[in-house]
Amino acid sequence: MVLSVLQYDFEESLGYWLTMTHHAYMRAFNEEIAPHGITFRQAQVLGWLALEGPMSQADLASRMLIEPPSLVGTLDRMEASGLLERRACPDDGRKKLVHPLPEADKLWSQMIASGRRIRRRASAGLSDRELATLKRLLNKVRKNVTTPMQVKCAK
Amino acid sequence: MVLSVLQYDFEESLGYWLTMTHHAYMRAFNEEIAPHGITFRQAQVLGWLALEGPMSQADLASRMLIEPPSLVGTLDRMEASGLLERRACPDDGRKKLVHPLPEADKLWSQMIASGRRIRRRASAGLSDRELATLKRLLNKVRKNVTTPMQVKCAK
DNA sequence: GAAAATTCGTTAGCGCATTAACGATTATGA
DNA sequence: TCATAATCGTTAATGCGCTAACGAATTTTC
Repeated sequence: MVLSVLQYDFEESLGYWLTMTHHAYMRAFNEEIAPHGITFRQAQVLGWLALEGPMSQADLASRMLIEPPSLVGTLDRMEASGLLERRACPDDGRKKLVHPLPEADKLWSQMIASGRRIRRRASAGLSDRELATLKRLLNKVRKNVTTPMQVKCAK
Repeated sequence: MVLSVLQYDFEESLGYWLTMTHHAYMRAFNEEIAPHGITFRQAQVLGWLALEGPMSQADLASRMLIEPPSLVGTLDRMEASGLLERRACPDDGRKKLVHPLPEADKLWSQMIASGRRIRRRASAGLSDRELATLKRLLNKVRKNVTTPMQVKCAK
């Protein structure tokens, strides 16, 4: 078959593999957590609050690698569901601090179990060494495509 | 530091690396193609049409790994921009065939150049062997998280 | 040959990503 | 000390992902 000048070898594209794998992973993860009635982004909010306690919306968005406006709706829905509440920061009038409510910790416990299940499923048949290699190569790619200004604190 | 029972080791999560890397890659890719005035999904449409010629919306969605309703808006906008047109299929009244217009091929040529640039940038410092390993490991993960019913023809 | 099942493309509703812009607040610099 | 710059959270507009449901057309089954 004569290659057209307009053809592009998707199969050999790093972006193609990344997108395909990420898409499949997200689908599986969403199926895993759907019974708990929350979304991927809500699970991430729960995780960061469990890990680091109350924090500002700007900090939370930064840790989640999304822009602050993207977080507004997610927090709105979580607040409506009784998972968290936003309180004015006593030290800085600009900030609101996101506080998990008791229900959040219960739900996050379940998310941890889900996260471990999907992780186990995703890495089935891969040795620790291969997982380490995958992590190293993915991090290399990530650093390659990240311009310095984009590096955000994600402690 | 005593680990809380609510803590989850994000750094050791395959999903975390995948999401971080994919997110960074998408950001870089969007920056790369933004000057051409089209989006990632539009670029994909152009690519598949260049590769395989006119096809139904259902086939196109399948190749792009998205649900057909997700494609409607993208095609609406591309049609409005004069990049393609939808024509009724002569053989099957249910189907519409998506036909690229001349402008589409011109734009796709530019996309190929962009795709190659971002691919080169993403894989800088990685040997062919490492790229092959990354592909193999990503595909293994993708297969692990894909239930059989989800396998779609993406020839 | 006709009824039932499936496919196709659409609309509606919802979740979530971006950028731009805005007002309120705080930090910085002269 | 005050003007300027930056930060915070929001709204608006836009792009795009999903599922559910619908009507039209085709395929399948009996």
